[in-house]
Amino acid sequence: MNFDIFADLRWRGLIHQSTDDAFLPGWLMSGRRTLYAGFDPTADSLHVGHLVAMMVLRRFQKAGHRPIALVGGATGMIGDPSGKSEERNLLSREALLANVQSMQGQMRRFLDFDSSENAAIMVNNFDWMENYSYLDFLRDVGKCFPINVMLAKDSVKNRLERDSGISYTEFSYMLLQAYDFVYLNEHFGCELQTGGSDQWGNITAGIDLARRLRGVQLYGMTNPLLTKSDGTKMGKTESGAVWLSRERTSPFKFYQYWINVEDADVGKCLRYFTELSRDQIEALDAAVKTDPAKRESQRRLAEELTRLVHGDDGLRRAQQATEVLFGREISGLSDAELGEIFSDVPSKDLPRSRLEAGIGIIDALVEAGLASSKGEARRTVEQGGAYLNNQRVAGIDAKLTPAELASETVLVLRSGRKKYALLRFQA
RNA sequence: GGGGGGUUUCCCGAGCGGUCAAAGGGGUCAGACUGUAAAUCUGAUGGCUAUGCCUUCGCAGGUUCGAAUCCUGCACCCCCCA
Repeated sequence: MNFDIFADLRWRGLIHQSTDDAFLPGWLMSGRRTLYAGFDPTADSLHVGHLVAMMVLRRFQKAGHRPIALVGGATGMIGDPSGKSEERNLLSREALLANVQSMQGQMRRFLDFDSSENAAIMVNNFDWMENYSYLDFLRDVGKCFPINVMLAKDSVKNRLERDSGISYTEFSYMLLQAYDFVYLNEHFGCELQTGGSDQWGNITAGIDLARRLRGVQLYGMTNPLLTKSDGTKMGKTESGAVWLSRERTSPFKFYQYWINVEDADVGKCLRYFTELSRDQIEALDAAVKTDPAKRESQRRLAEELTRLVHGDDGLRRAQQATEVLFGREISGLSDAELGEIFSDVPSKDLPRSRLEAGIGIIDALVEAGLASSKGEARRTVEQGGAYLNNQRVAGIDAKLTPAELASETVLVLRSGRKKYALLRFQA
């Protein structure tokens, strides 16, 4: 417990606000503490936005503390108004249950639930809220919440200023989260709650409730929200969020996302998301300055994170796919290998007889969906933007025949820098 | 209620009887350069069975050998005066 976790987090830029900057460092070094962070099951997978909170829990565990990962089966039924501009749709019970389960599965990658010393704990607040009667809850918990205090919280205030307003349901959200903290304190001795900076209001609500209800002092700490140097949200691509589940975001895409992080953001990402030491990170920062083209930082970041989220195997495949995609000619591979590398890529099945008869490159591009008209396909080829198995197509008269197959049945077409499509020729 | 202006290809915006698939800019796409980056430069940007054909300039009619361009009606938008 002689590791100063608070100082480490501060150096990493992970502390946005805490209830007591002066007290917490010593408190954390003087004994094993139990802390928690909550995750609402709004989807069947965690995404990059959850990564900061997840890594914070992981760091605490590695520093010897005991983390509790709370999945909000109950709070997820209500909807957290924090940081949201509009009322959300309620999810069905079945959807929530499924989401809780798959999110819990992903958390096992970040936390150690089997350690003898300080095993992490997984809880679902549905378990203690399900049978808590409305009347009892209002009498026990509601009584401790002055409306004027609730109205002053940013999450509520922002919504009241909008036309859409806020429903009583979402307005009540903070009571549930506040009670979670009290419950975890009573049952697991949890004394610290962490979360994104938008959670501050909910965290302090829990601290207040604990004081009023039980006369105990709890603590809170928030992490900055993850933004890029241009002010936009990190973890978003044109096609949506970057997810941790391989079904939603393949290991290859996940790896690529980090490889493509801007120079201006990569240092922050290394601090937030990796467990590299301060020396290592500062050496990488220096490398970004002296030799940006090498992108050592991005490579290291992508490697560390892909390994953590998708394992050694996922990392290997992502790297292999990267090599193939950004390498030279694609040939002599098997259908299975290609299918794996190009798992995200759209494909189209065509009868093999057509290939045997020879398909014009123009038709092939249109069939594969890489061009919306023949005119566009022709233009692409004439400008040198069309590739067959990663080799530039020479002219619009090019014909595809079985000799061009990259594997048993597949041809790899590409338009421009990175738009790929597969054509499959089954018998 | 009266007067005036507008509606153009993804967007903005020129065109005001033939040489208009329609200037220019933006966006987008591709190429060069590069770090799978940014910036920059270059090219492309309605469709097709393609030295030609078809569809497109608010909608519907009309004049003309020929209309995005002229006329009539309709719809919508904007401005000014009441």
